[in-house]
Amino acid sequence: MLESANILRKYGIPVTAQRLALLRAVGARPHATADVLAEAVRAEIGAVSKQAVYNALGTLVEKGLIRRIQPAGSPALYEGRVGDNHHHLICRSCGMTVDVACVVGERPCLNAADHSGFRIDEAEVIFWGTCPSCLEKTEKTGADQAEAGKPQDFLTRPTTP
Amino acid sequence: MLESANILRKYGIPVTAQRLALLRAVGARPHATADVLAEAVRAEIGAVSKQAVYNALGTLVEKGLIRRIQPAGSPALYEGRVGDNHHHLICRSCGMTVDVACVVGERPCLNAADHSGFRIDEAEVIFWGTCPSCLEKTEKTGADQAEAGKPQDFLTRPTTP
DNA sequence: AACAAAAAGTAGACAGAGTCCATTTTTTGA
DNA sequence: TCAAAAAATGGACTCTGTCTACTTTTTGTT
Ligand SMILES: [Mn+2]
Ligand SMILES: [Mn+2]
Ligand SMILES: [Zn+2]
Ligand SMILES: [Zn+2]
Repeated sequence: MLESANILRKYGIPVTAQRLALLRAVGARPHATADVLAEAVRAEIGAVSKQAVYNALGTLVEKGLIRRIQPAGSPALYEGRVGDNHHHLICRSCGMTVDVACVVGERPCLNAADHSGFRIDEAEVIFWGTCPSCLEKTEKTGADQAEAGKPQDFLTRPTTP
Repeated sequence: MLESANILRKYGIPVTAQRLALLRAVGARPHATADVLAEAVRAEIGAVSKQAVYNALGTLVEKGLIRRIQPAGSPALYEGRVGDNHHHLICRSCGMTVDVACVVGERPCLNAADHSGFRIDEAEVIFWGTCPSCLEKTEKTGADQAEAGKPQDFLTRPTTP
């Protein structure tokens, strides 16, 4: 009895090899890109099309089984930790992304001072900064932050501390 | 004595027709895309290359003269209101973007509960929801929000209320 | 005013991330 | 087991944005 298969059935999502592998991949590496996840799936079941990955990620996000975050300058990241409305802290220089508990409470800043008549459904908070290891590097080499923080650094992003 | 020209000089940025027009364009339409701004500049001085626009926006952002925000699923938006660390409230369905004063204070959630050793330099907050006019539309037509919130709606995004 | 050096602008090729679409394969549920 | 519904495939395509070689404009100094 495959655990993930039952989860999918419970949500009325047809069970396919691709989706099962993807679900496991997301669980195993929080904050990974679609591309990285596709590779992980391939390692497990041999092959997947790019489209299958995007479709599956899309429906899983829709159904609330996984979460998508889209930080500026980075492709979208996916994670299995849902429902707790946590936030993210991202290193400008290497892209490392870590979870941050919400400061305010269960559903954080959901009450914007003046909501202008909008019906707000999400308060997305991203903290930007420099991670410990990049801080160290900067101090040692004397490289300035601008240099260390070049966008292409995101390409070889680590996932989790 | 052109106002904007002096601003540029003060920041040590060489004064060009393109940058002057761009600066005015950004001032005139908060939360516009590079593309929209390029059109505005063309209307004023006849022509600009795409690259000049991206370069100019880049240096203006670097020098802190303007601000860039990059909401998920949307091209980058630019605005002249800087230094007050305000946040944004974006309609999922039509992309309308409005400013929101910071709830907490001067520099808001800058203190994440557990900062994991990062040196945090910015707390970016985006509130997502449905704007008044889209709410109305949804209620009238009975169209569900998923329908109303299709991504392509962003292409013809309004800028400000 | 004239001139050289530095900085910007131009046009067009190119890249990354994601979407569209016609067709084939798999899953579902009767 | 079978038909209908849903997914997967793969390849073209779109949208933002970047790179590059080259030309034009600014600047700041004679
Ligand atoms: Mn997370
Ligand atoms: Mn704003
Ligand atoms: Zn780092
Ligand atoms: Zn709206």
